[in-house]
Order: sequence, then structure tokens, then C-alpha cells
Amino acid sequence: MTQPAYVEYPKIHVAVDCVIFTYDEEQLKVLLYPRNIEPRKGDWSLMGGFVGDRESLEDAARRVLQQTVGLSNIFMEQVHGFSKPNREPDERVISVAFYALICNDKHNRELVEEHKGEWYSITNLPTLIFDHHEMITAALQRLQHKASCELIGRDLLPEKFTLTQMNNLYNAIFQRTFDQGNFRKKIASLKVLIQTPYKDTSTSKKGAYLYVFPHNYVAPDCRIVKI
Amino acid sequence: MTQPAYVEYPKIHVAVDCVIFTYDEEQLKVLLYPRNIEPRKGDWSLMGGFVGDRESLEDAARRVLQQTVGLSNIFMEQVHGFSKPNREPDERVISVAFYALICNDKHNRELVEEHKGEWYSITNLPTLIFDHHEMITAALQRLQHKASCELIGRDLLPEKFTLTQMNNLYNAIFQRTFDQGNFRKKIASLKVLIQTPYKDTSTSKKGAYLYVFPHNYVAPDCRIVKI
DNA sequence: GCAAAAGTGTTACCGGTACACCCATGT
DNA sequence: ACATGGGTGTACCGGTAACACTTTTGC
Repeated sequence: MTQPAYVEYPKIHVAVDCVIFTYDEEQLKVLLYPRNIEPRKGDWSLMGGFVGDRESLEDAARRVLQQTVGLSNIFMEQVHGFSKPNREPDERVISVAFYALICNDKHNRELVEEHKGEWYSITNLPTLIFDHHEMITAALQRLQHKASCELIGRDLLPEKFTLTQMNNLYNAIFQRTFDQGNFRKKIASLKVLIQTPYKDTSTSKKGAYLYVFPHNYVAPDCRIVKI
Repeated sequence: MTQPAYVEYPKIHVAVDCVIFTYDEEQLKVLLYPRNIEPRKGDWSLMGGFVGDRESLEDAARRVLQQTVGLSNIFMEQVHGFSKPNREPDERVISVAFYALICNDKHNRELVEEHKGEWYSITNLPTLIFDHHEMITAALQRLQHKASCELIGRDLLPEKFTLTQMNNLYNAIFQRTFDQGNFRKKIASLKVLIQTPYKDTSTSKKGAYLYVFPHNYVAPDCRIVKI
């Protein structure tokens, strides 16, 4: 409702924090930055930023991503609002977590290094400030859910990729091993990927066909279980 | 990160809006309130409220629910943050939607009537203010997802209920018809409900056994599809 | 007896899983 | 020729869907 007398109610600092995923060295990785002030100096954190007066949460997240990895037009999704009154020690801040998917070979490495950003595998995260670990956990769950409803990879793999790479990406996302044969059959049954005439011979003598997503690929509706 | 110089950044009004679901007359219903000021006077809205200085979003939603239906300890879940700068015409407000499930026969009807609240079937919603329709859509999707991962109903059905009632609840939530025989088999295979010796004879001559949830029922982990 | 809702049984099919096997090729 | 990763085939199992059937009881 939010009806009368707005002035009676407190205004609050609102921020966004970005869980930036990439896929590199057969691992799902998250971009982290070292906190450079006390308290918790040296602990790691997600990149974030405050929401401006005329900015939506999504706008703010896009701005942070642009400033962080130098990319616009990247996949991004709101995850959850974190709002415990004391979640930051110095000031009341409500923060909304987002996650983003970026191709490992497309982002601006200089920009990341300039701010001392480092990529950590999700299987081996360092100590994080505040509730940032919860944010990553929630973001990963969302990513897993998305990956279980549709074939992802367009935003994480190179433009051309082998089915083995796709398989390994899914292994990394779900932290388990999908059977090679069954995985390939599943992909084939989806009929979304396009096989190119090219082969990748870097990892095998036989060479593996490279595939691409169709340009107009839109994910089908989420097909969750029935009951 | 949200690091230095908080004072440079704007503070913003933050609100919560509650999508309150109930199950009544074989329909999933949402509680709505008429807006009593211009603009959009007479249009319907969700019940909401601003977030206090020392309150989490969840605390604020619980407070609104208490004030609205007179119940505490009800199931409730954060859905999504809505933040377009112009989503409310008069003032910048970021609002986080929640959904809640309440038993139709347990809430405080006088309190609802006092504020002119009315229950609308999700299949027949009136015109709503701002982005409240989006909020309901998003909340319903969350509810469907929850219902597809675990057996819900404890918060929507009476304490004792028949399998037909449960079946109809699922029909209402998913807006489709689940086969009677298959639904019962599925429920049985879950082995969570407890059959009581009592029968409900109000809707059939034969009478249908009443079931209850076990007191310590906790939903199993979400079993989404594999790939 | 009949209508109406509760409850059971039957069968076909599809998709997942496990795992064995074949293929192409550089060394 | 053989090791290596790419790629295919098969057999089984369980869950789902469709639908026919039986049971109970009030009228």
C-alpha cells in the first residue's frame, strides 16, 4: 500500500552486491575483492555499490558490473535482499544480491587487476565479510536452478565449445559428475545446439566437434516436476 | 563492498508488500485492499508497509501480516525487489514483495473487514496499482515452485483434510487438473501424511478419510530435474 | 437401483542411469 | 599397436499418464 505521509518513515541506504561467476580451468569461479579498510580489512568481499536516486536495483548492478569487469549487456539476475539491521557494523545498509555470468575470455582483466580482484573457485572460497558468503550460496542455488531448467553456457563458455566442455561446466556448477554418454544424449534431445564443421583437437587426437548456440536462442519455459 | 563515505549516497524509502494467499472455495485467493487516495483511488493493492530503521525486511513483512490478518508465526518468503525509480508516482520507494500462506479459517476476519480487505481468486484479479500485479505473478511462481518440490498444504488446508481437498488445492495452485488416481498414488509414495480414523462425509455419501501432517514435518530437499 | 464421490488396479510409455563398447588419430 | 579422449548402443528400472474399474452409502 505504502500510502500516506512518507516523511514519517525512515530512509535507508540501499546497495547491490554482485556475485560474478565465470568458468575457467574447469571450475566455476567467483570474482572477489580485498576489503581495504577496518574492520575486517584483508577479508574478501563481493563488488558492490549503492543504489542511486534515480536508479533501479538492476541499473545499479549493471553499473557496478560495467565498472568492475568492463562489460555491459551481460546476463544478470536478482537473487535476494539481505537486510539484517546489523549486517554491516558501521551503518544500516540493505543490500540486494545479484549474480552475473561472464565469459572468462571477454572481460577486462586490467580493470579487475587494477582493483586487486581475484577469481576464487566456489569450492575453495576464502573468508568473506558480512553476509557475502550467504549471498554466494544463494546465487549458486539460483544458477543451479537455472541450469536445471534450461541449457546454459552461452554466457560462460567460449562462442564455440565442445560437448565435453559443456559437460564439465555442468559438473562444475552442480559439483558432481554427469555421465558422458547420458549427458550427450540429453543435449541432443534438446535440439538447441548447432554443430559446426570445426573440431577442437587441443585435448584429443581424434578431435571433438565444436558447437554453438543459435543466435536467437531463447530458453524454453522452466519445466519443473509435476507433483 | 559498500565501503567508504556513506553520506555521499542517497537514502531511499524501502517498503514490503505482502501477497497473502489462502485456499477457499476450491480456489487460491489473494487478499487485496482498496486504495483510498488519489491517484488510482479505488484500484486494489497489496497490503504493505515501510521498513523501519532497526527492522529487517522479514521483520517488516511479519509486522504487516500481524497487523493485517492478526496472525504471527505464519509461513512467509521473500520474493523479489521492485525498484523502478518511477514505480510509485509520488515518491521513490523500493518495495520488496513477500508471499505468505494462511489457513482460511484461522485469520482475523474482523481485522480484514475493518480495512475493507477482500479476497480475490488468482484467476480473476481486479486492476491493481503500480507493479502489484507483477508481484502477485512472481509470488505465484514461487508458490508453484515450492509446491512442486515438497508437499505443501499445512499452511493452507485445515488441520484435518481429505486427499481430495489436497488434490483440489494443487489443481488451484497450478491451474490444471491432476488425475485423481495418480495424485493419490504420488501422495502415498511420499509417506508423509498420516491417515486419521475420521471421515469427512460432507461431500460424499461414502465419506473420505481425513489426513494430517505429522507435527514435526520438515520438507525434504528440493529435487529439481537433473540437467 | 442409481448417482456420486472415494478409492484401487492395469497398462503403456518415456526418460534416466549404468555401463559396455566402438571410433579416430598422434605418437 | 596402443593409449586417449570422442562418441554410440543397449538393457534395465522407476515414475508418470491415461483410464477403466470397484466400493460405499444416501436418496
